[in-house]
Amino acid sequence: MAGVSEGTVDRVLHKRGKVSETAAKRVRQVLDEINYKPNLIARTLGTNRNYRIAALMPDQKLDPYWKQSFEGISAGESQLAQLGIHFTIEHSFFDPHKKESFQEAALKVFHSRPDAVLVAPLFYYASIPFFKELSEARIPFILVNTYIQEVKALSFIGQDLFKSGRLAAELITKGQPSNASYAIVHIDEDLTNSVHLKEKERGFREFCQINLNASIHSFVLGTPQSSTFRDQLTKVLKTPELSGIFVSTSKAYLVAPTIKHENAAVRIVGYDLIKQNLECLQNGTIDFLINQNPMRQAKLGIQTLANYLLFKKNTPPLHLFPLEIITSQNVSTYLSHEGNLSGIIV
Amino acid sequence: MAGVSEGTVDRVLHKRGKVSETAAKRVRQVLDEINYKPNLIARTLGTNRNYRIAALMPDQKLDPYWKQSFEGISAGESQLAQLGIHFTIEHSFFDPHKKESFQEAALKVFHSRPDAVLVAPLFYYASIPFFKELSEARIPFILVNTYIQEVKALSFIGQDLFKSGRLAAELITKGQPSNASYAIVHIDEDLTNSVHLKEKERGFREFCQINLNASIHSFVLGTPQSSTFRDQLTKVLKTPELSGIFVSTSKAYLVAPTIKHENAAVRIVGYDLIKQNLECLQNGTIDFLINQNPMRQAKLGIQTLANYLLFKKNTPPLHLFPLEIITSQNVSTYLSHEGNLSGIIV
DNA sequence: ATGAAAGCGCTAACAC
DNA sequence: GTGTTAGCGCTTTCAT
Repeated sequence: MAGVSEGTVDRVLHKRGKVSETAAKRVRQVLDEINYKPNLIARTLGTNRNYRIAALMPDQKLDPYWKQSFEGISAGESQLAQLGIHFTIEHSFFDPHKKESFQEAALKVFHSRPDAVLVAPLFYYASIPFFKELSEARIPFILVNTYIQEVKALSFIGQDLFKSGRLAAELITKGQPSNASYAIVHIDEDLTNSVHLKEKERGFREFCQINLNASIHSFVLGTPQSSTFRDQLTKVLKTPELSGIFVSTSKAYLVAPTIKHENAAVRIVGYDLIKQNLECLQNGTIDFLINQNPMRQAKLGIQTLANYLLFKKNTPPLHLFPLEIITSQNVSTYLSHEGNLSGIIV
Repeated sequence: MAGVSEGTVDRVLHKRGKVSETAAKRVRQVLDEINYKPNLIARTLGTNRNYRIAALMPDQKLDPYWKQSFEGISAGESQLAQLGIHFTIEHSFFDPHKKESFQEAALKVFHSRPDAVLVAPLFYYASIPFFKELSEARIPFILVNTYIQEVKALSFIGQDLFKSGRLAAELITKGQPSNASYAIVHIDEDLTNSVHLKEKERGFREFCQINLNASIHSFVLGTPQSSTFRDQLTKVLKTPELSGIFVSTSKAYLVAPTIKHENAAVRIVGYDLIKQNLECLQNGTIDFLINQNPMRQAKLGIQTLANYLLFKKNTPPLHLFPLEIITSQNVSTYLSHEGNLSGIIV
């Protein structure tokens, strides 16, 4: 239509240069006239490249939460396979309690020179050098779970933890007497390292301050294996007028049964749809769970990288997931929903 | 590899017959050995058909709820366009309060002979003949919103309304005194026609019965334009020990401000993220909304039909959406999330 | 019953 | 700078 060849049109479309301005202008005009939309499907056919994505995540065997992330990655992987797109996911695991383990794994990932990286950088400062290297090597990466301000990731996929804390406070305080007091419990976490949990706590406290002036106490409990764990918990329960406990991680199941046993009126809010928590939800020992949806987060990470590598499709730098509230009455609807999301076009 | 031509392999793959059993066997064996997976992307390239999908929905101009459905359909449509797949969506609207309007529109849809139909069959019995016709004409259809047992749809996309009622009851009763009583309010609906709302009410009552023996009163309020609307509402508020009101539709905003004004302690649970409800959520006159997510439901309907027509991909006959709980603290996270879901591969 | 060949929309390699 | 061409994986048509 513009009196030029396919090749020239292609060069205009992709700005590959080597086109005279006159020709380019005419092509662009025709493109505009016919409202040309590229067929992205056909695009992938020709270029038969095998992209390699490195996934750097906490060991799925050490924590059911990370197991769900792993499953999300696998789900993304098989979706791509189904579409006939060749992607290889190279998994690397680290121990979520050991900074060195992360650094070591990160180094290996870097040396393997993947086309892109999906990573949960639990160790804020320790991870920064890794991202600097990736940036210099122009390897795009996506962050899940932990947002690192200092680096320029393709995207961060996670939740607004401050709002998450506020939401927990809303759920835990609704309808409670005005003289109530509440406890925030962090289990088996190194608080100094965890920007994460501090954000949630900050949100929780802010909501309470603005809305009701309740008294809030926070506790850091050690590992549940320790012999003093039970004593520490008892101390929490001694809080006067205790009406609710907010467990900042997915470990609420470790304390919920004991707490309700001692004091059934205490409301408990925790995180995530892992098996043990689901049981507590059903038997009434946990009242609310906030779903962080690690599975869908991870899957979206893979999809976003695929969109970027394949189609150069850009993505918002921040993709914050909704804060899903789960109770005994809607939990089943969440569990069955996931399984159904498996079309070609989704 | 099997010593036959492409054409023969294709015939085996699609069971188009005209293949000798010996050849077929060898082909199947090779297919199995190399673990052949068809490239579904390439498949769509050759067949350049333009499919027509009819969307038969309540008029989007009459109700913000249906406006969201409409937007979901549009989102599905543009996703398909982006993929370079040719689908035409033919919209038909009807008045959600007039059975005849539905029947008339349905007839027109049928005569237009679309390749598939997406429909919200609000009028249970009146819709059945339409579906019989579609079935006989072998036109696949998907139901959203209202499940019709008697017909064999490709899929139903919606929510479990019984569980929805139970959830509402859980949210409304949590932490309330044991002598509390609750009201169920249906606004501007013909209850006799509405299997829908009865299901929600049944769930609500069941939860209360099992868990707390509270007293439940239901009310059917007429159209909000009527002069007696306010009086009817006052009657609701006279219920002794009233601690919560469950509005069974997306119209909670019509009563929430008045109710909270008269009695701030009454907890209110309603449905859907429409603008007016959002305002009530923010100013505290509505406590919880359950999101039916008409937008995502409709989009999934289009996607499912595309998967079916294009890839013959089957789908579970029931796709129940999660019952999303929305409060003042997590509502913003739901609103921003939607906009972000716009990749090529999603 | 089987094979050969064209073509879907696009990219990349090469020749001019 | 520009045009030509092969080919991505698959479907479809036509000839045999």
